Amino acid sequence: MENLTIGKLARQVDLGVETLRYYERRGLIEPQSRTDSGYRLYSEDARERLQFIRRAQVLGFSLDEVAELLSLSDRPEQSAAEVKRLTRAKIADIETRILDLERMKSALSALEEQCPGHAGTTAECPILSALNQQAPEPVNGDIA
Amino acid sequence: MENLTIGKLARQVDLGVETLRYYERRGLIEPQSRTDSGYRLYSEDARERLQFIRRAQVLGFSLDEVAELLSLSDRPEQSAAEVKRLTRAKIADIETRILDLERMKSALSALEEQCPGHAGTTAECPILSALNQQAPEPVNGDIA
DNA sequence: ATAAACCCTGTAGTCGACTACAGGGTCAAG
DNA sequence: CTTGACCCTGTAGTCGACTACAGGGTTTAT
Repeated sequence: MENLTIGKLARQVDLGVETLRYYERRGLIEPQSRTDSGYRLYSEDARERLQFIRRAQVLGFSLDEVAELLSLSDRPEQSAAEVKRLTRAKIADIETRILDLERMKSALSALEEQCPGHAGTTAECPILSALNQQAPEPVNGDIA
Repeated sequence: MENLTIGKLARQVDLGVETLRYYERRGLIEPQSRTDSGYRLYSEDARERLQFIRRAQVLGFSLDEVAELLSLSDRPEQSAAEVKRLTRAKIADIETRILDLERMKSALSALEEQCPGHAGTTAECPILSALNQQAPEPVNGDIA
């Protein structure tokens, strides 16, 4: 159950061998050792680490952020404040993206409802008209 | 007010000259004509078209999709059904992305609330613990 | 007439997270 | 002792939407 070569590890965590080497370049994982011929050898811990990476990615963290989380995790004595800060920042980031998408969605939904579909031509389509019209941006008296 | 060179047009719509040439390569716009020396000359319509592009992008359409919308818009006799279909698909797409983000956000929020921050160490941080633990994925009896 | 500002084509770089070679060396099975 | 599966490094390609040159030619203002 030890001395995992990169291929075995990759199969176990369902990632490509190339991906593992890529993560290494990115500073996310390192093999425990190498054989004389240069083959990477991983310990069981590597599997945990890779699952950590995957879970963090699923939660929306970029690989750079995952690297940061991992390095914090590697120093168990340190304050959790930084982890909390990263998490808060990611939440804020996600909230912004949700709001943007909500805005797009409601704009599109409003247009979609008015579109005649098969019952009309593109010339009458309010979606295309909206895209052709000036967006009403009448705020600020535009002095200067 | 006519015979816009690429630079003038770019300034008017606040895009880079390179971007306009890029849009041309992507099949989104074409100059009305060229000078003998090969300079692109645009009509006023180009401005509308570029604003169309921008508005469609803001609504979440990719340049490929914008190209499709433009070509539909260029055939005013055709049924609006295709425009409606594209719009619906985009709405569905956005909804999926919102749901993904909502899921991330609630997972992160739950963890963030439990994190002690300055009051604790990374070893006690539930965010890192969660990333280190197996995700509870106990659905399906895993036969086969 | 000359310099600045503009235009052209064509190619390459950016970001993020991979993925795919090319051109080798190594190891286990038959 | 050879075949095939594995491993190595290093480089380049992918996607989308630009952005930035390099190495020219043209137009405009002085």
